[in-house]
Amino acid sequence: MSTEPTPLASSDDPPYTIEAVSKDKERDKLGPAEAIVSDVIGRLIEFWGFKRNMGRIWAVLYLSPDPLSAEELRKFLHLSTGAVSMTLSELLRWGVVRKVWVQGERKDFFAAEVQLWRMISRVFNEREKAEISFAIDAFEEAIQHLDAQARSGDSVVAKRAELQRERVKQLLEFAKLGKKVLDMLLSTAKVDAEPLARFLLRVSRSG
Amino acid sequence: MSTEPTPLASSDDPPYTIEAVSKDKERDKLGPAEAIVSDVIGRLIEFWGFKRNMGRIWAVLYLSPDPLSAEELRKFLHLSTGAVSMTLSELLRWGVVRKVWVQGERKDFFAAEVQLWRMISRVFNEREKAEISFAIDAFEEAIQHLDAQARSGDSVVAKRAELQRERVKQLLEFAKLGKKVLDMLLSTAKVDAEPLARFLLRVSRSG
DNA sequence: CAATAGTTTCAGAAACTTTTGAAAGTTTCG
DNA sequence: CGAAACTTTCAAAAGTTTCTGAAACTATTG
Repeated sequence: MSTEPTPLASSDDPPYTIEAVSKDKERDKLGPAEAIVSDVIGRLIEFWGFKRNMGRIWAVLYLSPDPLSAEELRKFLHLSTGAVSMTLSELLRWGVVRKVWVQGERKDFFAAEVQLWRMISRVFNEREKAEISFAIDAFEEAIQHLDAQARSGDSVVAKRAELQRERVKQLLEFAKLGKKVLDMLLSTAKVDAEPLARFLLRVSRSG
Repeated sequence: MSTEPTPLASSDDPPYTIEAVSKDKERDKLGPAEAIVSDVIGRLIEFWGFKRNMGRIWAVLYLSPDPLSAEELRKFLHLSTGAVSMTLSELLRWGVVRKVWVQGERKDFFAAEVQLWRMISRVFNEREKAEISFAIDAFEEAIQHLDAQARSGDSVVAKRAELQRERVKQLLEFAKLGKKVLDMLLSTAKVDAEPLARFLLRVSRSG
């Protein structure tokens, strides 16, 4: 599988030996907790429609006390240089990872955005909102067509169009509702540092 | 692309001619509105991590005044028999499409679940909750590991473990919050017919 | 400015997902 | 029961996404 040097730790044996990590920078394996978390975040993120490696890289950075270089990420996660580079630039584009300048170092270092809510709201804003707006426009267009059909001379056609119009309206209402929720969450998020929590607590008290 | 009989309508020309659909059962093309809606639902659903054809089939059924047979769906959407069969059984498993017995007909007919909220809450319940519960368990496991490390003799290891513990805790809190919201939405949904709407309207008034 | 360090790109490979359609399996009916 | 109608299955094909690694590129340093 890999021809890396002797492991310092694997998820089976006790976490670390004292001497094994005394020089922290020599590590080339994730600890068990890091492995678990990067795996689960990878899955979650994949489920969410992103690449698994985006989640894994983000998670490793999120758990790192210091910014990491592309090379370190490559070692930790057994990825190719290309994959690390491409994935990092995607993460940078999404604004969930930042480049960090490290004194006296030539290479770039990367750190995770640690404000979870900020991160998620950014994704919601760009991705979900676009998708939902597109759907809303499409439903409205469909309703136009159905209105035309409803005026058709053929009563079979007209009748079907009327029923369909009702159903598409339902979809439209639903989509608009969804958009409203998103907007609401997003605007709350902008004002406040940990807004989701407060928002939800308030809601769940009243529900 | 296909060797089907002459089209009755395409999305360019005026919806339907009177005679073209006088025998409604002869239709083998979707009308423009149906085409738009099934396309957009297909995309939305794909974005959501399901197969595009699940969305398309559901949408066609949703817009159909009467239940449709597998064969009709095949014709409308230009799919193979196999694809229709497999996709329908998936939709049945998700409970978003039902088999309908039609008097005097030998074949099976299918109808869409029209309660949008009911549908979505079912999916949330099965899929999202499983995913989030898995994540929660994993984060808890990671915290165990980090606790062990924090007790390590090596102060470098212990210090890192403490920081990581904090961060994983954040993730855990976040995931728990998410689970709470889901539970809340789902329990609301069970009681009430159009609960999301009410729920959200209440929230958006107070927000 | 040449050598070195580091990063990005991209064509092909690998992995994964979805679809096809023919064959096997069921059910219904005379 | 046997034929016809209909449905499901499944191996192979097609399609899609992601990853690799070498080459091209850029920036830094002696």
